Amino acid sequence: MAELDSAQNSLWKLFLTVHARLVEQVEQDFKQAGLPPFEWYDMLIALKQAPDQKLRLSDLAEVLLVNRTNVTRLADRLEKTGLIRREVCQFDRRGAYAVLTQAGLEMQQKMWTVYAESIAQYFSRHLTQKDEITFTRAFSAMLAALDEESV
Amino acid sequence: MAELDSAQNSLWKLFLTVHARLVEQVEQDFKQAGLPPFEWYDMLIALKQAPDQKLRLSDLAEVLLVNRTNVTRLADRLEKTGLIRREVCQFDRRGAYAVLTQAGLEMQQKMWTVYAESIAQYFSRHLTQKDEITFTRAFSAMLAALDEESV
DNA sequence: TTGTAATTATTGCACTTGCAACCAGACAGT
DNA sequence: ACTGTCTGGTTGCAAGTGCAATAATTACAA
Repeated sequence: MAELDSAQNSLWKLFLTVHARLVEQVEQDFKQAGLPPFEWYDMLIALKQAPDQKLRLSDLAEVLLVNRTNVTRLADRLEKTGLIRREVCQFDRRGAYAVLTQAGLEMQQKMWTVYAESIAQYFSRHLTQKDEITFTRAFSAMLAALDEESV
Repeated sequence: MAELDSAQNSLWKLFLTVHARLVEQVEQDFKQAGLPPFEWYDMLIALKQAPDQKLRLSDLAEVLLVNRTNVTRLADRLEKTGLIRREVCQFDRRGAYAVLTQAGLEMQQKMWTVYAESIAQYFSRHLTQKDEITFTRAFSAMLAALDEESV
């Protein structure tokens, strides 16, 4: 039974606040540039980095931290605008791939120019190299603990 | 025009991932304990800490980082279950207060026992005191920069 | 004072989300 | 092959979200 002092509680609140404000700001930057919302980028970049630029929907769900239902819907939206297309899976005929299209690749690049600038300006600019090490270590420890627990 | 190297990009992704996983976990803990969702706690604690346990809806929106529309709806839900009640504002007859009820106070306390344990276990446990100082400084700088910009 | 602008809260609408139910295909044991 | 179970993806439904429009009140300036 861990204890929680008031400084730790404040830091947790600060963490939530910073996340909310940063994400809000990034979303506004996308919108202002006439670009699609946040989550679209995640799917595009995940596909871009995958072999053959394609991934099973269930794998996408895991990577994007979104449940299957919403991956289906997100894929619907990107497919409707031509940024990805679906492809049946040979090895498992239940399954579907999402495949990055040329238009999808171009959209990813366009979004990245906006996104990179936002991340740098709102987030990275305020971190020294030492900070980055501290953050990485602490965040990794949190994730590792969550993963162990669920085993 | 700030530059963004790949380590910084990874850290940003890590930041988003950690936030998503932690919030997901906290929400599950609430649900498993048969308690209302996350956002309800924020409103309850905000009211508890306010003078006379009441706040204008617009002030709540600012504190909770939620737009006015959704504060109205969130207040609807808490009012329907008796955790808050609305009160007309004397000084500005357009306005409404949200007032914490006795049931609301008790709910806040019940949720806190679960919440405090979750924060400690998933978040604070992985931070040394030095980490806490680093986090606080960096996060505060990010917020300050956002606030300055909008002036 | 009077008219215009700004502010507070709410509502209608379109869209997104999560849960549970569902279907088709895979898989394992008999 | 036959049966029951599991898995991948989709869909219906109920609920939550953001945007734009609205009504009521206040603030202010000519």
